Amino acid sequence: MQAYTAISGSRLPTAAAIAMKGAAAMPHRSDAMTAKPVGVARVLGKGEEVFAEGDAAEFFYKVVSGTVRTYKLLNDGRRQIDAFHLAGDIFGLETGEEHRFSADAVDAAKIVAFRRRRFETLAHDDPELGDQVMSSMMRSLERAHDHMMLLGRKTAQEKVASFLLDMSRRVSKGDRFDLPMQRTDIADHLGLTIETVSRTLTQFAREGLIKLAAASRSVVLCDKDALRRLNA
Amino acid sequence: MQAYTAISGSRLPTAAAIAMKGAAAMPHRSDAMTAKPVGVARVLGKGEEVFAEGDAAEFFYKVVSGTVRTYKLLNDGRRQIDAFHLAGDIFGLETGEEHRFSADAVDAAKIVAFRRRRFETLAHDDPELGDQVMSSMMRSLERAHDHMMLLGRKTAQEKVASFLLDMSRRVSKGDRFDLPMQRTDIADHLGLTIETVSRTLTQFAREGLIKLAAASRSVVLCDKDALRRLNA
DNA sequence: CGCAGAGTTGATTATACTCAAATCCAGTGG
DNA sequence: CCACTGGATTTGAGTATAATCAACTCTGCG
Repeated sequence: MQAYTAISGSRLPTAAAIAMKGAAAMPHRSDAMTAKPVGVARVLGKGEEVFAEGDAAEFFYKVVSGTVRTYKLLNDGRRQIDAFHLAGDIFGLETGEEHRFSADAVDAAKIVAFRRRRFETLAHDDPELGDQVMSSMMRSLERAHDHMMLLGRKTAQEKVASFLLDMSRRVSKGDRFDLPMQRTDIADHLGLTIETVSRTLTQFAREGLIKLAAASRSVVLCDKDALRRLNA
Repeated sequence: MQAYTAISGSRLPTAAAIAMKGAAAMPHRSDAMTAKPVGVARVLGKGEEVFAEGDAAEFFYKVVSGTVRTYKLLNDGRRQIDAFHLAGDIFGLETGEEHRFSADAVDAAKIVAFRRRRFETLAHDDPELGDQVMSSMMRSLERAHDHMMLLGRKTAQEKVASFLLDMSRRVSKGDRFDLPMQRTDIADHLGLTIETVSRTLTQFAREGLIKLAAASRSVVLCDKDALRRLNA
């Protein structure tokens, strides 16, 4: 609710450039949302802010290395992390005039900023980045929607299983990987508490579905099928 | 997911629907939408399906009257309704090649289908519809994100309060309105059970925040401020 | 009327939360 | 090299919120 009220009444973010069909079909009018390689890399320390909710969305970003989280806060501090962005991911792309999330570094990270501009210009100047931007937006939507299902209707076990499989797919080629974020972040992403996340992971480990090690950041998925079954 | 209709329930809201939030930024010549029926109006019976998850996204739709819900199902039947679409709202617009949701009518409804095509073509042929489409997508994203916060971090009371305020803003001019959907739908939208929805509404009524009547579909918000406070 | 679907209410339970303490670990400095 | 520290994580005990199971009421409709 907060967000609607925040914007309501003032201006409607002008035309945003979202294609209805693939990268070829692109918007159009005025200052839309995308891109131009500004290309200075920026190094972020752990926890360093990239932008805050409500900031003018002048740039969007691509993760070079490390991990960035985007999130919203409730006035009493409750946090919902909508996504973790890993190397290669684009984040901070808005259809409106301001950022609807805050973003900061989960760990030491490196990002590149792009000045936002009309998508067609971007697509023309740098077709490859244009494609990346498009598919990034599509994935973002898709993920947001799947995540609603997870948050609204899945159990703690299912949430954690989903999360592990997702991270595995994204960060590892095999079944072993390191989680870049801590329990608090996982909890705020899955709509759980850190204790529940921890207990669930421990339980998975006891049951032989996973192995944990090294400050519990390192994970091995031993029984992906069982996890997938849990994933509902 | 949908544009918010500031208009009361049933009549075709024309441009006002979309313009509500940013009339200034939205140039509209009067009902371009109706003037250009790119599609055929379709009348839906209660519960009638518009499309299912995975269907080719050949069309997108605009609600003329009534209410449509879009949702995802888990294999065991758990459902997450991502949004309710009221008169004037656009739904079923995808960035990919297929629908990521199912959509069906909550009550008797009337919709118009539009053939999906390149955005630039649409924007050229029918600028107003193009604007509506754009702003629909932006709101869709915005709502999805806010809804994640609700699902992941809000209590039952906060969820229901959010929902009531949101519906009120969308379907009524004053503080009185009828809910087009039943408890099951509300529950599946908010990530609750029908019993919890019912109890929470009853509790609000007992505390004088709202009044319920007529098979509990009719709602009067008596104390919006209290609801807003609950809304976190 | 009487029926069926929707909604409410009640009793009980379970899942996940809260509060609290113990343990683990990386980094630091003696 | 190792004890110390503080943050992160795990574990434990008790609890609360919302779920579940079940009965009951209401409403609209044939």
